[in-house]
Amino acid sequence: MEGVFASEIIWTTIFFRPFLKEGKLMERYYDSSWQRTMFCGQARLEDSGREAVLNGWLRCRRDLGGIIFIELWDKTGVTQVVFNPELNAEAHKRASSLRSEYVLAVKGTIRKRPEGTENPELATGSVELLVDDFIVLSPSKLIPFEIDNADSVNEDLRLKYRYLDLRRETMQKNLMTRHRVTRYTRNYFGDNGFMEIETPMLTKSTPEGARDYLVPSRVNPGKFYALPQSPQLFKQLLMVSGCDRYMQIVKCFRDEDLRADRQPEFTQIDVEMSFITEEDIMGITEKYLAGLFYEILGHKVETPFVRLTWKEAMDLYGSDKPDLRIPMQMTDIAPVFAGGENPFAGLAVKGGTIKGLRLPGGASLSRKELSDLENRAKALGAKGMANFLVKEGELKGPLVKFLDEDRISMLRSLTGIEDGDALFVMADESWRKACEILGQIRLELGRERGMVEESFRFLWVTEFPLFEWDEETERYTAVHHPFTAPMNEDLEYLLTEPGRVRSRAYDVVLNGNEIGGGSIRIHDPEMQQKAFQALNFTPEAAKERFGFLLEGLSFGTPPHGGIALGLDRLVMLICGCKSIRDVMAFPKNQKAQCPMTDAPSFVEKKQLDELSIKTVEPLI
RNA sequence: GGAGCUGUAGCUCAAUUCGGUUAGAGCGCUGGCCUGUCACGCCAGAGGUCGCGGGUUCAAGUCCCGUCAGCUCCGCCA
Repeated sequence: MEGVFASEIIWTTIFFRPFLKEGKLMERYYDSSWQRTMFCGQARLEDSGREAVLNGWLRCRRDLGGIIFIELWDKTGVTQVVFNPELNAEAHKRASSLRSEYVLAVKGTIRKRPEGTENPELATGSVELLVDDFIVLSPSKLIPFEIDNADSVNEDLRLKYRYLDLRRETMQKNLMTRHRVTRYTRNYFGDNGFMEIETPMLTKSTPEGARDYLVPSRVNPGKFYALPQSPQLFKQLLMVSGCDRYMQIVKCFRDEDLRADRQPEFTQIDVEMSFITEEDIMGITEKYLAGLFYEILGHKVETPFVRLTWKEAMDLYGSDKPDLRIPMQMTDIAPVFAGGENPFAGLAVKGGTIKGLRLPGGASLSRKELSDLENRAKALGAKGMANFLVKEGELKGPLVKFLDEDRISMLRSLTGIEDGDALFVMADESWRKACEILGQIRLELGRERGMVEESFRFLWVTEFPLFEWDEETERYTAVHHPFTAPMNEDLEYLLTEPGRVRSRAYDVVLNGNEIGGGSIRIHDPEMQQKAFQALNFTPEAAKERFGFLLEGLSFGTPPHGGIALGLDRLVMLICGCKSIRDVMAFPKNQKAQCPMTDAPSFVEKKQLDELSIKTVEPLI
């Protein structure tokens, strides 16, 4: 790839010809004399009269024929640069061939702009750089999209030319915010006695949980490392080591389908502490988040955060990560239907779930809007969704005819429906299903009808179930992870009724986003064995997969626990972005590909041979 | 694996219910004019496989079927 390209010759000709003297190329390369003496966003009125050198990108060109203005950009801002033919005919002549995104070094004098030509929109708008001389450090091809307002540009294109996308002001700001967040984070935890310790990226595959990214080992043919889904086991073992307080800003890898808030590699603020209870972790996390939001946004967060048990969150909001910015809550209205003659009577008696969601002002919904809503509920798995409308004080809806006065007034007092409201009714044998579907409707209604208030609403969700029955594998799986401690109150059910056991896990939720989660861990190897037993691991399987942890726990383990915060989601919310891709420098698209590098890609057979790997299809 | 939205010039988008002349605009680009602009202005110009394939029709950017790509969501994500 070395050699002189035609284009280089052309550029040399265009830009260096004026400096050919006696047939010899003058030395116009970038040396210290061309290094910037100030940034492009820096010049102020008090700098006028100063000699200055600016380095940056040509962002905007205004060629008035006689006089040429350009804006020179770097990450700090822009300065207007003036080429005046009366003062420097040679530079003015060369400047007419400058184009967008050329990289320039410009020498001249900072001067006050002539009266009446100041630009108050610009931080540097009271001054400009009058050019003495300049060199083109690098020309630019025609750019594939405009950098100034690329917000609406096709994201695929943005990702392909990510380095151009990142030249945009909003992306620069996002990267800077992310940097400020990580810096604040390191300082905060450092100041509170936490030590940042790196853990391996090449580690052992743990089939529990998400799919692993595997890395073949050349020197151990047929064997694979896995990239860590999180440093979970290492940080626990660091507690065994006596490190006491650990934190790490660390990449994690999960090979699952992507979403706006999920990337195959993402960053966690990973935290673990010894000799603590839930209260310590929650307290230190709240203090961290409140301090962070104040530091970055100047926003005061109220502490302590609201706390809901998982059951309460599901009952009231139909979600384990409720968005408290939407004021609507769900109500249990089964008693209204129990014991009467109505379509839900049987369900109510059997202990099924009947939930109501009051929509203030919802009585004005059209028949079509109501049926669209019901169809959306059906698409989510509901059998149907009934409604009541309160019009002119009177209750209307398909179920009204089944309810007598007493039951109607019970419905009113339970749900608080008033004139002009709608009440949506979700009934199902499964409590969880009824809650989740109506909770989803709550979210959609809240967003569509502008009921989401502008604020940051933090909360803790606690007392998650420890295990969850998995129909597919016909066994219990860990809701959080298999090292989470059960609540002491529920210990007796660990082996008899695993589904009933609550865990000492907690999630921190912000505006409907799970931004972190953690737990108190099991620090007793016997208890850990029991947990594996409940998960239907044979002792051999447990030893094979997690033997090193069990052994570690057996050498004197402090009670410990921790939390992992999703840095990408946190920064996304702080920046007001809709996707974590907008706060990552080089993210993947929904197919986990990078349009810029074209990863993942095929590799040469030689590479595979060295790794003792055969692909099923002849891929190359 | 499933559902939805989108795909027209380099970029962002139009193209009228229920198909009808040569597919338009703004920005960008090229050339010309222009000495105080800052979304500079004015004039001229280049630029299109309407994602791709098939079908219906006298006629398809528009209707139908299939397919590809991007995004959003469900499943999945200890």
